[in-house]
Amino acid sequence: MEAQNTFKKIRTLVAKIPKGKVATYGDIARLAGITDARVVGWAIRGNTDPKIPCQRVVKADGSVAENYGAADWREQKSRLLSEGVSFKAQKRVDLEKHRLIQNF
DNA sequence: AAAGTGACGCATT
DNA sequence: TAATGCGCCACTT
Repeated sequence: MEAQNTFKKIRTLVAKIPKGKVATYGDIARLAGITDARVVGWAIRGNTDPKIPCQRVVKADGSVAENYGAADWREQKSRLLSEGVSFKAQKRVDLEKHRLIQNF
């Protein structure tokens, strides 16, 4: 509860992801000032608020997190599709096409 | 300060 | 593409 600073940054960054775009845990972590991608997951997990578009956060290979709280990955898929994000597979989004950060 | 835990990342198989 | 194993780093207790 002390490290809210880091979590808050992460949540803020996630909330800044534009509609129709996705970002990887690693990228967000870097933007938050850390090097570990897992921390990003905890930050969202502890605050599964409707304002946090955690559906736009995917793994480095574009696959969605299976442990999307109580909802399934299908939930994210539906939301992402509604935003215009294409899927290459049932669990993978088109990272090359919708990745927020490509040049790194 | 040390150990335990983890919504990951990457290299191999 | 999928599955497995190892490693890294930050957070909690």
